[in-house]
Amino acid sequence: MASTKTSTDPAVDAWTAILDLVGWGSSGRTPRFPTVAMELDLSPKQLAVLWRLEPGGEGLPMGTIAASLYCDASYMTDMVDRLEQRELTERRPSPGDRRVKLVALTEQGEQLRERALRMLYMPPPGIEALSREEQSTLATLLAKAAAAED
Amino acid sequence: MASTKTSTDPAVDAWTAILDLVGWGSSGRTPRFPTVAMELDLSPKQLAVLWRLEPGGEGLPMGTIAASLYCDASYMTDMVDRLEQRELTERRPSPGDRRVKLVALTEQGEQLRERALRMLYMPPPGIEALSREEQSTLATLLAKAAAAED
DNA sequence: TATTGTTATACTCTATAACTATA
DNA sequence: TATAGTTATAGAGTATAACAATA
Repeated sequence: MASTKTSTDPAVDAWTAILDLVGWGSSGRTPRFPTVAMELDLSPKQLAVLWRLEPGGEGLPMGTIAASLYCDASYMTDMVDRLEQRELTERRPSPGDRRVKLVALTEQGEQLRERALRMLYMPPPGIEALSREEQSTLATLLAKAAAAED
Repeated sequence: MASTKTSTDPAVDAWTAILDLVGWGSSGRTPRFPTVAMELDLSPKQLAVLWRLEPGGEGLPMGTIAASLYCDASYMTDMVDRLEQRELTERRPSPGDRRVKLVALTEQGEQLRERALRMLYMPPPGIEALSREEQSTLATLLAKAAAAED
């Protein structure tokens, strides 16, 4: 049911197929990211926060996370408040600067993040349907493309 | 800067790279779809509505669009109201059933949609950076994968 | 004085419930 | 009676402005 109008530019065709695969095309596929968030009872942004936090790490400054999510600091406060209420993250003082607070995963947070990533990284059926060799070629080319992004 | 942790499953690697490319990875890339919407002063869902409407077509029933966007009919009413205020779409009676209303693009709507699609389909630099042959291979494999999605 | 984070507030996005018109 | 869309309303999500503490 995917519209298979093909242009003369293979780069456009490749990108169009990607858009389609992730559910942004006109194809009506369900986008993965918001779906996973919903299933875990998180807002998409909350999931994005969890994603950025490294398990076992010392945490990231609130402001840094807010900037990387393109959202306001005040909203960050609110989101972290709610993650904290669910005991998924905790605030820690920053050694160097007593104004900044580091957000770090709790044990529970690490587990939920782990679960989320497993769901996110599960390849869609269309990719599973390719032969192993095709998948390999695809992976190589995509990795090359991803690495070449500015 | 993309995390290049490689698994033993090429399907996972391919999908991970796609997630990264579209800005859903931990890479912090800006997702295309919401960006384009914002630049055109549309909400992402409004853009999705425009995308689904075929230029020159007789229009789609409100309910059909709402279902394909996973949103409530009442919200559809609201969105279409605002699209209509900006003269991007118009409501038409349905020939067969006088309860249903068809949403169709106006001349202005067609133009804005055209502009949006040009922005959306513009391949990211990482794909442009591949050789033409690599792009071709990529496009072929991705089209195959997209077609294989149930 | 400039910066990090918080509080109070308001605005936008989206859903639920009750309603109207048609089937 | 059931269905398509609308209206009224309430709830999430998100920003702006004013503020406290630290630099």
